[in-house]
Amino acid sequence: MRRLLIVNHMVECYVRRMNALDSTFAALSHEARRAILARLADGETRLSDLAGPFAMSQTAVSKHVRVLSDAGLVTVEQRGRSRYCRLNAAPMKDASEWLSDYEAFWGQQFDNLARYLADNGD
Amino acid sequence: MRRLLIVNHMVECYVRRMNALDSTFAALSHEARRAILARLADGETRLSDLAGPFAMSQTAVSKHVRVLSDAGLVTVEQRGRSRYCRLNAAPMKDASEWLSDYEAFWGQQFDNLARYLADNGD
DNA sequence: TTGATAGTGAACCATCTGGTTGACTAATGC
DNA sequence: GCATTAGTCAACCAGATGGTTCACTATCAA
Repeated sequence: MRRLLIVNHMVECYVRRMNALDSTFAALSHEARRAILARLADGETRLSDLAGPFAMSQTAVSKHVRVLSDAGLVTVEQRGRSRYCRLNAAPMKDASEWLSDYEAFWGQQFDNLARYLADNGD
Repeated sequence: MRRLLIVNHMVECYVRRMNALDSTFAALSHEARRAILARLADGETRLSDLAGPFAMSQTAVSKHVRVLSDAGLVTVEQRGRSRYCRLNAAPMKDASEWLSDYEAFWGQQFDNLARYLADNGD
């Protein structure tokens, strides 16, 4: 049993890592999903409790959780009739490291406009 | 002329900021667009030179650049018959700051599996 | 002037996304 | 046993995405 769980987990990780950054960034690109992650940062939460604050059906929230789960950002565990969702921030680390490669360019945010104006202004 | 450019820039920024993180993360969620950004980190590049290494039409690359441009990650400037693309990493800073809120959780990547196995294993 | 180059726009296509509703399964509590 | 609660699944929908091809405009160079 334990071995099967580990193998399943490894297979899922392998498939996901093929384009892990794709699915991580895609999962983060929706306001509702970022809100779900923020909520889970406070601790494990049942799916139905997650759905509460949102103006959408529980089915829709369930789909969002599925997207987060496929991206490895959330783990879901069935206990009784409830599904408990837990934050798994590991994929965020890779995303953050990818972004940090561009840190040197963050200070230049107005350079492009300034240069364009210098060339074309008035 | 200068004033018009600045107003246009402000309007574009305002509209974009409405869901800036959405469009930033969405723009970053495609391998080809991340490759384009990596290329632009080496300096300004013509659109046709960007298209070279990709196994897709120039039209498709043009569409990717449009997505990056709409997200404010790239500025495009027409000079002669060429379009010069330049990296604008400013939106990445916001994305990175959002991610850094979860930095405290990055160390827990195997906790969930371990806990699950402890509860259900064998 | 003529031809090559850079790039967009329009039309089309398949697939994905984000949402709905309604029927269904499974666990819980009385 | 029976009603309630938690949640998924299937079907459906509108719109976005990612790609193509073809026609077109505009610039450059001989």
